[in-house]
Amino acid sequence: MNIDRIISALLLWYNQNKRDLPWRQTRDPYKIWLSEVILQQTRVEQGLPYYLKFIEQYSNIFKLAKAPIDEVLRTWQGLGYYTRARNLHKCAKTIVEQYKGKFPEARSELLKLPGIGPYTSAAIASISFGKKEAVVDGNVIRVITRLFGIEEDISSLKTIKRVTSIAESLITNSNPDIFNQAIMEYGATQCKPNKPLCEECIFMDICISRIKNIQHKIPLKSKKIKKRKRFFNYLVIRFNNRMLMKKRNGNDIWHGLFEFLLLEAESEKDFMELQLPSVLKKFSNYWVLETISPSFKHVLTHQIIDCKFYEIKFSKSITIENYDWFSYEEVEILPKSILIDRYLREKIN
DNA sequence: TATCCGTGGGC
DNA sequence: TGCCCAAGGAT
Repeated sequence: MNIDRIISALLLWYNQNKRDLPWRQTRDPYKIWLSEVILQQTRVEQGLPYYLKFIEQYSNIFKLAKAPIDEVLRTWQGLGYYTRARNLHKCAKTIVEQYKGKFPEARSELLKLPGIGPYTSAAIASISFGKKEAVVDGNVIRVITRLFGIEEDISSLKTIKRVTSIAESLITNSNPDIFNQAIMEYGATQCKPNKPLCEECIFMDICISRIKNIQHKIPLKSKKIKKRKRFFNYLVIRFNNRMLMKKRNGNDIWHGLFEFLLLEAESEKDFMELQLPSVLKKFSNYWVLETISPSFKHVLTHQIIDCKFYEIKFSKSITIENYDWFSYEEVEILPKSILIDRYLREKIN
């Protein structure tokens, strides 16, 4: 296949069709890094408002590094994959403390930073520092496997290595950053996962998968995700216009976000079946169950959560280990999952 | 290496 | 409705 022709067609297309996005108007590694982390597994339409918020709130890496983690998580709230936000903050601190606020230029150095992997390191190195490093993301994998008719399973490392090798053979000596962005943009807007725009494709006559009419089967992904069912029962405990909440930790979902007192069960339970904390049994005369919410269904990548909220009003202050009382104004500011946030908003309305 | 981590949109 | 999947990284 004519490599030079692929490259020139792609660059011409990009020059005429690229979307005008804020991070395309700069080489500032801080902004490029921020946009790349936000866009990990995230569509531009979903990430863009968050990018603008972060830039406004944290105009440089020193401000981000100095910010409390709860505030960073609150700004990230709703974007998902919250490890990204915690690593974003960690990375900002590392760069301020160990690199005097300046991003390292070598891909190998970038790779050592938290939250920066093979893709993001190549993106920053090429876009911010002009390094000839080929990015391999979902878009690049899709464009290359289709164009070259690669029918192998992309779950295997071998296939990814093959795609990477092709990407490296394509990347231009001059303006590798533009090539990287061009091929990603082409994958995002033309060579889309569903309904690729083959009728207007610049590679129409050379795309192996189109010629063989197997575009819809490429890239091949063998593994399918199993979703685990979970049953959450939240006790929304109130006293004197305050609510009892705690920060989630451990290896579970929503690490770093705040929630109410959680009683997880193996199956759907009624209130009477729940294993209430001993404090509630001890002070049973000091609280009433006011309302039980309808079931909230929350779908994540590997889980489906069936959730109910039990609103309990206390006439006496209690103490439960690891939980703290928060006023409604404080609750509003705490970082929370969309599930909790949705419940609170429906309650207000 | 396989599995986990969110949320929203498309069909 | 249920399933796919989106500018990945960590473990």
